[in-house]
Amino acid sequence: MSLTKDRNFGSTDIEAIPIERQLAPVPSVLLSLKGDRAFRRLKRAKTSNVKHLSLRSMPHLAQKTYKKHEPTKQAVASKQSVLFVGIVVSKKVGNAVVRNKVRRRIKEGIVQLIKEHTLPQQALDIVIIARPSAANADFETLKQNVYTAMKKGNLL
RNA sequence: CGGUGAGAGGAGUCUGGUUGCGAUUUAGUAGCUUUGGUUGUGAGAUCGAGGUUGCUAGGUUGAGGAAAGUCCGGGCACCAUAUGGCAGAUUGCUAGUUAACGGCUAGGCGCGUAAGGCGACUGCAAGUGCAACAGAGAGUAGACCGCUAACUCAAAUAGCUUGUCUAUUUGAGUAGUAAGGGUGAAAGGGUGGUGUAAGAGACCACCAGUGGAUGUGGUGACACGUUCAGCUAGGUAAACCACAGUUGGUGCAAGCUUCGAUAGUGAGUUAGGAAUAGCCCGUUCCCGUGAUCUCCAGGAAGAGCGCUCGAGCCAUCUAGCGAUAGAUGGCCUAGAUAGAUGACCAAACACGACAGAACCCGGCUUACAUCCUCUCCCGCAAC
RNA sequence: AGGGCUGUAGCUCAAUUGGCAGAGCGAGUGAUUUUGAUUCACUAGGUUUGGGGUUCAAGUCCCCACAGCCCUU
Repeated sequence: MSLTKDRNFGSTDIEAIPIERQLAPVPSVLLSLKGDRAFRRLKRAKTSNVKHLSLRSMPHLAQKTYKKHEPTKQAVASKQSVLFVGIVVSKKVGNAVVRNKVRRRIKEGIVQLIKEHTLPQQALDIVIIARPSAANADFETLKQNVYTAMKKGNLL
């Protein structure tokens, strides 16, 4: 795991509640997924594969303390949509510059998707693993891939 | 003018906008909190200053020359004070430079057509060890071929003194020899002469090289001489080793502070404790198998500091061949913590290589599209 | 971030104090067999990860680089 570069966001997610019933949807919160244990837990999660990446997601397991504890704890407790996202880019993808670029593009894609869509009101852990081909993909393609993967995982 | 000649240095896509991220700062605002004043019997109210956490709006700022490899050297921190000695490690011409170095600068010495480049560049004339194969012999040298008017034996021929004779030649052996051949990466100075049976530093002259003494120049390495000695002392120390210099260990995940989840047949104390919407009563539960309370142990997960003002950068001047040092003036230029630079639009050109800070510096090494500047070398032509 | 180990034939591994780079499996050819397997014989296959240095001579000694793996947290 030391080879991987991870990046976590928490985002609010919206539960399987039908969208029509939601009153004013709270904007999702994006946080980073932390800790080796959390990543290992996601190993058995439901996986959806697309061309340049694969995505795994599970309902979030509430912790006792968080990095910026109070607001995060409240958000999780109040069933807002919170996404804990970890992006894994292994050394097979390229050198540090390439890996950084891939990670930032995936992050930007998620940020844009959260703005454009409404998510289930629930705390979710998500791990996105980039494939080597992602190094040569442009932003639009990557964003489309993220969208498809989330759709497959019923996250949108 | 030409050169895919030598070297040194510099630059390392740029510009504008929208949006997003880290840090910082200003203003406003909300919560928490510290503290002071006024007022009030009191609960409190009110005014002010600060801290902190968010939100909103704005400003400033945000990866490299190698950030890389982690090959050296330091700062800094802690530990079992580390002066000295041993072991280990490491370095090895001289002088200088520096916080320090195995770096750098200048010089000396040894090798390339030239610019220039390269060199672990102390000692094998202290000891121990090693050198396959080939070769006679590989380190106390050696005799295979060859050479030899010496010695022994044999044969042949000749002679006359007819002998256990002499001479010559040939062969075998003994002995001598290190000039020549041959082997090897390497065979114990070179050339010429004297000498000798043949030869040989055995002796002599010159040359090369070695050691001692000494003169001149230089801070020194060293250079150029004089003189004496001995005739030669082989290679390998990136073989053990000897000599000399340096060296305590661990590394910011160092370390300092704070807070404190779960687990305790730990210690002390004594008669209560908890719930029941405020108090009393009542009721229920726990408790001398010691509750409650205090202390101790324990350390999950966090927070702050270390964390960026530093052997710093820029300009000018001074000293120095130079590395570098000094003076004056100006500047503040990333500090994240699962880890901040992305997305979109427009414009330009040379159409963009290698590549991402993680405690901080000085070097080294490696990767690199393209462009620029300077010095020198070689060739051709003209003057 | 810090520290350590290993690179030899297609694969798995040897190589003493530096002295002709080897074995097993695999591959190819042939023999044996009616055919195949087994067995036997023979053959090919190497810039010893790359570059430089020391040495008469380097897989071995020294330096630099590259690749792979492991450990601490």
